[in-house]
Amino acid sequence: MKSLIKSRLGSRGRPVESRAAILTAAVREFSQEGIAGARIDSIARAARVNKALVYYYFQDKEALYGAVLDHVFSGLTACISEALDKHLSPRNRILNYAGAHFDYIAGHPLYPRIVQSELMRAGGGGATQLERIGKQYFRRIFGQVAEVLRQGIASGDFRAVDEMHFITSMVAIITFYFNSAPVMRFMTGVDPTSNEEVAKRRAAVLDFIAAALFKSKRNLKGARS
Amino acid sequence: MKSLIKSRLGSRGRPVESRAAILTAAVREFSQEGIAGARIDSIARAARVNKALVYYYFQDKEALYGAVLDHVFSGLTACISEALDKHLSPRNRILNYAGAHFDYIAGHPLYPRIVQSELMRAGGGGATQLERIGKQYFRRIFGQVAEVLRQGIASGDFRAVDEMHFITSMVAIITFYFNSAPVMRFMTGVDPTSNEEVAKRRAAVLDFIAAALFKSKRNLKGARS
DNA sequence: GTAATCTAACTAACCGTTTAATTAGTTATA
DNA sequence: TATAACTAATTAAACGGTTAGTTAGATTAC
Repeated sequence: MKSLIKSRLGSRGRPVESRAAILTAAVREFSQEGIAGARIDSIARAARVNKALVYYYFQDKEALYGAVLDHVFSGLTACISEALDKHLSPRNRILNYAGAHFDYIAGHPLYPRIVQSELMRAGGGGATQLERIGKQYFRRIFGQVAEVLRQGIASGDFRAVDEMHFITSMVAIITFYFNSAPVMRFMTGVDPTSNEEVAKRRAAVLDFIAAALFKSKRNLKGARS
Repeated sequence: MKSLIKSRLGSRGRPVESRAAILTAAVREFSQEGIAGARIDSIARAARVNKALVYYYFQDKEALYGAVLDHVFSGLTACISEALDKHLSPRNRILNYAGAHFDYIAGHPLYPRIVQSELMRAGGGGATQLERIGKQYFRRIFGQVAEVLRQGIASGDFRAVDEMHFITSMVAIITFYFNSAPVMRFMTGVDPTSNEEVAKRRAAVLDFIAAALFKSKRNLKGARS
């Protein structure tokens, strides 16, 4: 009887899509506003759904945030893991990893802010989901990258860097650009998220890592994605 | 008549110290909770002052946050500027800058979280103080560091890096460790903010930068602070 | 006495969460 | 096969706690 748009009241509608819409909206909201700044009302509105439905599918705000974290990190680690699994020389595996990590973030500009939010939340000592995330997602990848570093160092390809700190620095270089994009926008005048600028940044990141890690500076071509 | 602790009601008390106490408490609160999570009540309580006094000295939450940003960034840039003004070789000036930046953050563990918060706020498109901060503090230092890079490249001491991207990467390496400290704490088991670990990180940062920038790898001693 | 400093109490809005109702499919039953 | 009973999806409305911001007045230095 009614139009398709209006007749959703009480209808069983599209449950799977409703849930997905809520999650997508939550990713955007948490990413833009942070956890304390995110508004359930706003998420519901963006998902074109009643606020109570958010609570129907997700226990509370914290649980919804947890679901968002899982969504973000599972995608990220899946992508990186795939890049790491190819068996290449240590050099190319490192560049491959860095490139994949960079590309994933570049393709999902909302994610780095969520990661930063969660990193920062842990500092306050309050209840955090970070421990779960770390165990579930980080540990494995961290171990894999560290192993590649060890191989490269043993074979004499790499400088004898501290694995822990080197990985930290790589992640920093890969990530930071996207968080600080707003500052650059008005300090340089150009849009740092344009394809062209992102490509430049990608080259700079791989160059930086290669220069800092590889012993012989020949053949610094950088891995293609 | 009353004890010193209790007799602050209505008294003219210590206005300068009251204001300073509010600012200090605000730095801590904004750093731990972020801007949306920060509570004026909590700040007032920590400063041992009535909430209305916060509004007496600072217009509103946003203005208080602005004062916090000024406090943080003026200290940071003063410290870095001093390190940059010494006239040394390009190599030592870069290492000097990086060391000073690192040391300042290490000595003020609450600051990096505030910086990150502000960086992230800008992404949402909402009203931001970042533009003011950038003009007032960043531009000058950015220009100085870029100039040193240009000198080093011209003299053949440095690789021909893109200044903009290289500075971004340096800041990333210097900063990131402190934001991600919580993750490391439980992934490694050791406290990353201990003097010993911070010193290790400092060495790793300077080594990373030197390796990525300097052409000849001789004399990589690193600048003392 | 008057201007600067400070407080207790208040309010208006907001926001996370709950409740109860409503509708659309599904299954059981006559 | 029609329909009654049941379940899942969804909403409108309200509740209760919290919080940014206000007001009116108290106290004291000058």
